[in-house]
Amino acid sequence: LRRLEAGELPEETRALARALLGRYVIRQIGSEIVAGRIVETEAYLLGDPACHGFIGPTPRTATLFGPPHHAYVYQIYGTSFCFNVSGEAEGDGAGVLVRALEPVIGDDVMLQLRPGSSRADLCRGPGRLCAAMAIDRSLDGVDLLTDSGLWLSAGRPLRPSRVRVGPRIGITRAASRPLRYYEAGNPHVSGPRKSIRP
DNA sequence: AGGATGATCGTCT
DNA sequence: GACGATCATCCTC
Repeated sequence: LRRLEAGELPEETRALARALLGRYVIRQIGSEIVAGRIVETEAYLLGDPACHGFIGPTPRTATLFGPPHHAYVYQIYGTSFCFNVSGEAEGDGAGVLVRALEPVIGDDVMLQLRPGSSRADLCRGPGRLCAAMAIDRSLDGVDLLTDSGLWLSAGRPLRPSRVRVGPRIGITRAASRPLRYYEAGNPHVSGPRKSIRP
Protein backbone atom coordinates (compact mmCIF):
# COMPACT_ATOMS: atom_id res chain seq x y z
CA LEU A 1 0.00 0.00 0.00
CA ARG A 2 1.67 3.11 -1.30
CA ARG A 3 1.87 6.10 1.03
CA LEU A 4 -0.11 9.13 -0.13
CA GLU A 5 2.06 11.87 -1.56
CA ALA A 6 1.75 15.63 -1.29
CA GLY A 7 -0.77 16.94 -3.76
CA GLU A 8 -2.92 13.81 -3.84
CA LEU A 9 -5.36 15.13 -1.27
CA PRO A 10 -7.39 18.33 -1.50
CA GLU A 11 -7.09 21.01 1.17
CA GLU A 12 -10.66 22.24 1.04
CA THR A 13 -12.44 20.51 3.91
CA ARG A 14 -15.54 19.11 2.24
CA ALA A 15 -13.52 17.81 -0.71
CA LEU A 16 -11.05 16.31 1.75
CA ALA A 17 -13.81 14.51 3.66
CA ARG A 18 -14.92 12.83 0.44
CA ALA A 19 -11.41 12.17 -0.82
CA LEU A 20 -10.45 10.33 2.36
CA LEU A 21 -13.11 7.67 1.82
CA GLY A 22 -11.49 4.50 0.50
CA ARG A 23 -7.99 5.47 1.66
CA TYR A 24 -6.09 3.63 4.37
CA VAL A 25 -5.03 4.72 7.83
CA ILE A 26 -1.84 2.86 8.77
CA ARG A 27 -0.43 2.71 12.27
CA GLN A 28 2.83 1.21 13.46
CA ILE A 29 2.73 0.09 17.10
CA GLY A 30 6.20 -1.12 18.01
CA SER A 31 6.95 -3.76 15.38
CA GLU A 32 3.27 -4.34 14.59
CA ILE A 33 1.34 -2.76 11.74
CA VAL A 34 -2.40 -2.21 11.84
CA ALA A 35 -4.47 -0.69 9.06
CA GLY A 36 -8.03 0.16 8.19
CA ARG A 37 -9.92 1.47 5.19
CA ILE A 38 -11.79 4.73 5.76
CA VAL A 39 -15.53 4.27 5.29
CA GLU A 40 -17.00 7.25 7.16
CA THR A 41 -15.93 10.88 7.71
CA GLU A 42 -17.36 14.20 8.84
CA ALA A 43 -16.31 17.67 7.69
CA TYR A 44 -15.89 20.54 10.18
CA LEU A 45 -15.64 23.75 8.20
CA LEU A 46 -14.30 27.27 8.50
CA GLY A 47 -16.95 29.45 10.14
CA ASP A 48 -18.79 26.34 11.32
CA PRO A 49 -20.00 26.67 14.94
CA ALA A 50 -19.56 22.91 15.45
CA CYS A 51 -15.88 23.05 14.47
CA HIS A 52 -13.31 23.18 17.27
CA GLY A 53 -11.53 25.92 15.35
CA PHE A 54 -14.57 28.20 15.39
CA ILE A 55 -13.44 30.18 18.44
CA GLY A 56 -9.91 30.62 17.15
CA PRO A 57 -6.72 28.74 18.01
CA THR A 58 -6.18 27.37 21.54
CA PRO A 59 -3.46 25.04 22.85
CA ARG A 60 -5.69 22.05 22.18
CA THR A 61 -6.54 22.97 18.60
CA ALA A 62 -3.18 24.29 17.46
CA THR A 63 -2.68 21.56 14.84
CA LEU A 64 -6.06 22.33 13.31
CA PHE A 65 -4.61 25.73 12.45
CA GLY A 66 -1.35 24.31 11.15
CA PRO A 67 -0.71 22.96 7.63
CA PRO A 68 -3.22 20.53 6.11
CA HIS A 69 -3.05 16.75 6.36
CA HIS A 70 -1.71 16.52 9.87
CA ALA A 71 -3.30 14.48 12.67
CA TYR A 72 -5.50 16.43 15.07
CA VAL A 73 -6.24 14.15 18.02
CA TYR A 74 -8.23 15.16 21.07
CA GLN A 75 -9.90 13.46 24.00
CA ILE A 76 -13.66 13.57 24.43
CA TYR A 77 -15.82 12.78 27.50
CA GLY A 78 -12.66 11.85 29.37
CA THR A 79 -12.86 8.38 27.90
CA SER A 80 -12.29 8.39 24.14
CA PHE A 81 -10.01 9.94 21.56
CA CYS A 82 -11.03 11.26 18.15
CA PHE A 83 -8.75 11.26 15.10
CA ASN A 84 -9.01 14.06 12.54
CA VAL A 85 -7.15 15.13 9.42
CA SER A 86 -6.50 18.86 9.38
CA GLY A 87 -7.71 20.75 6.34
CA GLU A 88 -7.32 24.18 4.73
CA ALA A 89 -4.14 26.26 4.57
CA GLU A 90 -1.96 27.12 7.55
CA GLY A 91 -3.72 29.70 9.67
CA ASP A 92 -7.20 28.30 9.04
CA GLY A 93 -8.73 25.91 11.58
CA ALA A 94 -10.84 23.21 9.93
CA GLY A 95 -10.64 19.46 9.54
CA VAL A 96 -12.19 16.06 8.96
CA LEU A 97 -13.18 13.60 11.68
CA VAL A 98 -12.55 9.97 10.74
CA ARG A 99 -15.59 8.15 12.14
CA ALA A 100 -15.12 4.55 11.04
CA LEU A 101 -12.69 2.15 9.42
CA GLU A 102 -13.00 -1.28 7.91
CA PRO A 103 -10.24 -3.37 9.59
CA VAL A 104 -7.74 -4.58 7.00
CA ILE A 105 -4.43 -5.47 8.66
CA GLY A 106 -3.68 -6.53 12.22
CA ASP A 107 -7.15 -7.47 13.37
CA ASP A 108 -5.56 -9.59 16.09
CA VAL A 109 -3.60 -6.63 17.48
CA MET A 110 -6.67 -4.42 17.36
CA LEU A 111 -8.68 -7.04 19.22
CA GLN A 112 -6.07 -7.04 21.97
CA LEU A 113 -6.50 -3.28 22.25
CA ARG A 114 -10.29 -3.62 22.40
CA PRO A 115 -10.86 -6.88 24.29
CA GLY A 116 -14.21 -8.50 23.75
CA SER A 117 -15.10 -6.52 20.65
CA SER A 118 -16.58 -8.23 17.64
CA ARG A 119 -14.67 -7.71 14.40
CA ALA A 120 -17.61 -5.74 13.04
CA ASP A 121 -17.40 -3.24 15.93
CA LEU A 122 -13.62 -3.02 16.11
CA CYS A 123 -13.32 0.34 14.31
CA ARG A 124 -16.96 1.35 14.09
CA GLY A 125 -17.00 4.77 15.74
CA PRO A 126 -14.37 7.50 16.24
CA GLY A 127 -13.46 6.48 19.78
CA ARG A 128 -13.39 2.80 18.95
CA LEU A 129 -11.01 3.15 16.01
CA CYS A 130 -8.63 5.19 18.13
CA ALA A 131 -8.65 2.53 20.82
CA ALA A 132 -8.13 -0.24 18.25
CA MET A 133 -5.16 1.56 16.71
CA ALA A 134 -3.70 2.99 19.93
CA ILE A 135 -4.18 6.55 18.73
CA ASP A 136 -4.01 9.11 21.52
CA ARG A 137 -3.01 12.70 22.11
CA SER A 138 0.69 11.84 21.77
CA LEU A 139 0.05 11.56 18.02
CA ASP A 140 -1.46 15.02 17.74
CA GLY A 141 0.46 17.03 15.15
CA VAL A 142 1.89 14.10 13.17
CA ASP A 143 2.30 14.86 9.46
CA LEU A 144 0.22 12.10 7.88
CA LEU A 145 2.09 12.24 4.59
CA THR A 146 5.66 12.11 5.84
CA ASP A 147 5.97 11.07 9.49
CA SER A 148 6.31 7.57 10.92
CA GLY A 149 3.96 5.90 13.36
CA LEU A 150 0.73 7.06 11.75
CA TRP A 151 0.13 7.80 8.09
CA LEU A 152 -2.27 7.63 5.14
CA SER A 153 -1.94 5.29 2.21
CA ALA A 154 -3.44 5.43 -1.22
CA GLY A 155 -6.31 3.12 -1.86
CA ARG A 156 -8.88 3.43 -4.53
CA PRO A 157 -10.91 6.60 -3.84
CA LEU A 158 -14.63 5.87 -3.66
CA ARG A 159 -16.68 6.15 -6.83
CA PRO A 160 -19.04 9.12 -6.37
CA SER A 161 -22.05 6.85 -6.76
CA ARG A 162 -20.98 4.89 -3.68
CA VAL A 163 -20.82 7.99 -1.43
CA ARG A 164 -23.72 8.85 0.85
CA VAL A 165 -24.23 12.11 2.74
CA GLY A 166 -26.17 12.91 5.89
CA PRO A 167 -26.25 15.07 9.03
CA ARG A 168 -23.30 14.87 11.43
CA ILE A 169 -23.67 12.78 14.55
CA GLY A 170 -23.59 13.79 18.20
CA ILE A 171 -23.37 17.54 17.85
CA THR A 172 -25.73 20.29 19.01
CA ARG A 173 -24.65 23.25 16.90
CA ALA A 174 -25.33 23.31 13.15
CA ALA A 175 -26.66 19.79 13.63
CA SER A 176 -28.67 19.61 10.44
CA ARG A 177 -25.92 20.39 7.95
CA PRO A 178 -25.25 17.38 5.69
CA LEU A 179 -21.51 17.03 6.26
CA ARG A 180 -21.21 13.35 7.12
CA TYR A 181 -19.93 11.12 4.32
CA TYR A 182 -19.93 7.34 4.22
CA GLU A 183 -19.76 4.36 1.91
CA ALA A 184 -23.12 2.97 0.82
CA GLY A 185 -23.90 -0.42 2.28
CA ASN A 186 -20.71 -0.84 4.28
CA PRO A 187 -21.44 -2.63 7.58
CA HIS A 188 -18.51 -0.94 9.32
CA VAL A 189 -20.16 2.48 9.13
CA SER A 190 -21.42 3.87 12.46
CA GLY A 191 -24.75 5.56 12.86
CA PRO A 192 -27.62 5.74 10.36
CA ARG A 193 -26.93 4.20 6.97
CA LYS A 194 -30.16 5.14 5.29
CA SER A 195 -29.61 8.46 3.64
CA ILE A 196 -29.54 10.32 0.41
CA ARG A 197 -27.23 10.45 -2.57
CA PRO A 198 -25.21 13.66 -2.88
C1' DA B 1 -10.44 28.25 41.80
C1' DG B 2 -14.81 26.47 40.24
C1' DG B 3 -18.35 25.15 36.97
C1' DA B 4 -20.24 23.72 32.50
C1' DT B 5 -19.55 21.25 28.30
C1' DG B 6 -18.65 17.57 25.11
C1' DA B 7 -17.39 15.43 17.10
C1' DT B 8 -18.40 8.78 22.74
C1' DC B 9 -18.98 4.21 24.55
C1' DG B 10 -20.77 0.42 27.09
C1' DT B 11 -24.38 -1.20 29.80
C1' DC B 12 -28.96 -1.68 31.19
C1' DT B 13 -34.07 -1.82 30.38
C1' DG C 1 -33.92 4.16 23.81
C1' DA C 2 -31.79 6.10 28.02
C1' DC C 3 -28.12 7.07 31.12
C1' DG C 4 -23.71 7.38 33.61
C1' DA C 5 -18.62 7.36 33.37
C1' DT C 6 -14.85 10.56 33.45
C1' DC C 7 -11.64 14.42 32.55
C1' DA C 8 -9.36 17.80 29.39
C1' DT C 9 -10.61 22.13 27.98
C1' DC C 10 -12.43 26.61 28.13
C1' DC C 11 -14.95 30.34 30.29
C1' DT C 12 -16.11 33.13 34.26
C1' DC C 13 -15.20 34.95 38.72
